[in-house]
Amino acid sequence: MQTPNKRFMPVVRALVSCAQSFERCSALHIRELGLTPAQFDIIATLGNSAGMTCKELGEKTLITKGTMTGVLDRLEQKALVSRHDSPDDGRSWITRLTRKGQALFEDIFPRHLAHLAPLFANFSDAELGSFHHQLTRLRAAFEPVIQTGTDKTR
Amino acid sequence: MQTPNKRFMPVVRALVSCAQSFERCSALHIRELGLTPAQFDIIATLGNSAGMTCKELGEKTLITKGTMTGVLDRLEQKALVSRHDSPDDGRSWITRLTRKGQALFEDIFPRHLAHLAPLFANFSDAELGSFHHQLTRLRAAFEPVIQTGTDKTR
DNA sequence: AAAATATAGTCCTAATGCGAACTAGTTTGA
DNA sequence: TCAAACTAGTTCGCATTAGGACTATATTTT
Repeated sequence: MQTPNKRFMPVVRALVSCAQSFERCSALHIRELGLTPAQFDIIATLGNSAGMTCKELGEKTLITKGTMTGVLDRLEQKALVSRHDSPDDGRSWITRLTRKGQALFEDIFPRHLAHLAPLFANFSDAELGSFHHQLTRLRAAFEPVIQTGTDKTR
Repeated sequence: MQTPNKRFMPVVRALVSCAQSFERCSALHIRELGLTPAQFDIIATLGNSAGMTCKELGEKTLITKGTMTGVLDRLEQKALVSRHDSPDDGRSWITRLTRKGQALFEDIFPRHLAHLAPLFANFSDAELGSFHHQLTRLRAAFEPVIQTGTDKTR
């Protein structure tokens, strides 16, 4: 097979490396706060909401449904979330923050934002805007490939 | 605590989502080729090299050393890599592709590039360049935070 | 309405992933 | 030179992670 054009490789490396560095920055702080990244993701998503199904949570957090069960189980053990029957659909649950979970959210979420904000201090709003545009555009290019994968399962 | 400035959040979401979509695109194809993403990462890194220590591999692939042992173990089981004593350092090994591993690399790597290349077809070289610049700049902003974390362990 | 199909969640397996503790070999500094 | 401080890799514990099989419930088709 001919060697294909490799011009995109630096961007790929930079993208993966940048995202991973961010995750590490974020995760380090979150673990100090006593949660795992996945658990924080759920708490942050449920905060300020009236509750969501497992599926909705999966769409917002990018956590796969197979993983979701375990994450929610552990959050339920910690009494941070609770599962309730869905009035509409006998197959699904509505997961909500408990009072304790809500309190944790209100405590932790702003602190985590405050931890991250300084990292973007050197980027102007315009730069962030153009950056956002490029990221969104590239992501859109990936979408068809992902959707093709037999089962979106999410 | 006051609500901190949230202007960076859309970019964060886009970054994480874009990177994750890429990983999925890439992983889907790699698994079809019979490897896990981490295993492919190692094979691709060792390809065209004379071998590396565990530490070097960790730096290039962003795989943590704790994880590295297991990944290399499984690659060794598949006879794709082999470990050799380091002449310089009694603590470390040099990991190399076996002949079988080298053959796999030469077969798979170009095919994977060919799979990814079309996704970037709509981006000009100039756009990729500016994109790369922004990603690198943002990553640099994360670096100090990560280094502070007790042990780089990588 | 019965059958076929699709969906929500759960459970399973194999492989990461991270941090921390541990072993063994290296380098430093008094 | 010899103890203190470092470093490379391994191992362990816990929590994801993807993907696929499975159950129960919904929706669609006929």
